[in-house]
Amino acid sequence: MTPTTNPTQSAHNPTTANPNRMEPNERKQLLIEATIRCLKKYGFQGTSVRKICAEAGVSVGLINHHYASKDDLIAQTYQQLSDIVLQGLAKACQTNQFSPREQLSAFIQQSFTQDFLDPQLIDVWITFWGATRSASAIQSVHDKSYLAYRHLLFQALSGLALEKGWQGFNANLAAISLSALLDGLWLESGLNPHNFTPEQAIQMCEAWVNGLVAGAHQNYCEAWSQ
Amino acid sequence: MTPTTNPTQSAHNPTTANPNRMEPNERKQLLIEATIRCLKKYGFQGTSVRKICAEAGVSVGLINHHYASKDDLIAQTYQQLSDIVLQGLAKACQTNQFSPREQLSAFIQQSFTQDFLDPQLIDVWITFWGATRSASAIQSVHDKSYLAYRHLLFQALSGLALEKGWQGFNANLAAISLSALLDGLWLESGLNPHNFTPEQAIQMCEAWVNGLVAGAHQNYCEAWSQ
DNA sequence: TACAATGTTGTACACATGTTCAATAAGATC
DNA sequence: GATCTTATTGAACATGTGTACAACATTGTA
Repeated sequence: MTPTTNPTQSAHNPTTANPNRMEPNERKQLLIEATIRCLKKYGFQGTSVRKICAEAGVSVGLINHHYASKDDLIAQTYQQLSDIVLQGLAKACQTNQFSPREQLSAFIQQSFTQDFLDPQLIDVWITFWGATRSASAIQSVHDKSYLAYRHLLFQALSGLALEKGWQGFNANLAAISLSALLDGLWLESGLNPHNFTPEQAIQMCEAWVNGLVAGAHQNYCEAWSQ
Repeated sequence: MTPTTNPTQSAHNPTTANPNRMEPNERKQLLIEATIRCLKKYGFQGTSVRKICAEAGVSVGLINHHYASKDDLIAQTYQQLSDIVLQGLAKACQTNQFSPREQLSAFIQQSFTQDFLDPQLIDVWITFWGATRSASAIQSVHDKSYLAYRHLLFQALSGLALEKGWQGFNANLAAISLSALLDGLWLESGLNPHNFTPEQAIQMCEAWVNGLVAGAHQNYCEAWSQ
């Protein structure tokens, strides 16, 4: 499998033989990473096919060989970025030992980690949001990831309601509300990082949960809206 | 002043004499309105100088006669859009008869009026957010309008704290939190209008205020974070 | 009526955009 | 070693971009 005797035989390994030629999946991954870097550097508007290729150290024509179009590449980049964020959040709060309340705190804490608060990254995110309605490929990625995102909060909030014995608690609506608060804070910290600290962001989200426990949960009961 | 006898004399009125020639301010206003329509129709990316001019029924060169650049026109359009939204909110909640709690309800109610929930309009807003960090002209417009936006909430929340006798209540942080919730819900309703109804959005914001009153206000006291 | 000022036009320019495609070369298969 | 597949290149294409500018038209002023 690994010929060490004859150096020329190592040329048979398709991934290391020639830096110019790669397995499709590997190359596609490299292109996505270059796209992310470009989006951070130049923004959504400034990210062109040529800049992505330059960033990846690759010729102009290659994108259309591996992807149907530039939009296709952009959508798949969004997909991957979503997955990374989502996995981080899921890992943080889906620990078996955690109580529902602790899960919420873990989710909140994770949302304002250094990695997540990179203004450039948030800016990329915002531009994806901006492209959501015009590009259907991006729309479907958003819908899917937002659903998974909300589901994590839904589970924790449902558990909390069960624990506290809240009757008819609409955990879905509460999840929408908390995710809106998180997104809103995340958005604002991207637009102007100096408005509040990460600690304050966490404080505000914890306050939301505490308010829920203190009495706001009644507003999420089915009876309330009727 | 108003010659009705001789129809040819009406040609001396610069605003009505020739539909092609207008007073600068009037023309600029028309260009801004055409820009808004284009942003709604084609999105941020799809809005070009030529499309704006076509929408305004005007020649290509005219934009650069009235505005320093396309970016200048875009920034001033953002400015005007911000002013409209802000005035609507200010008018809704700055009624003298209203108690602080009623002011908050009015603000919330106004935020989810039919006019405000136009998905196309929200989409325009999002793309402005996306352009914030790259275009400094847009950044400064955002900073200014966001400050005014938050100040309205700050005043109402300060009044509430005074009424309730909350000691050391950080109304500024609470205003950030409520505005984040509002923005987050607004954003999400733009990305997918079918996730929740305007009534539910109002319900969620009211729940935030009720949670604050029920006990979350303690988390916004200076002592809490220390 | 003549003149200056200026709103408006449409062509022209230089450049950037996404995509296509024939040519090249490397790896896999026989 | 010959052949097929395919990753990669780079020039070419058609189109779109924002801006500049000379020409024209309309207004207010003398």
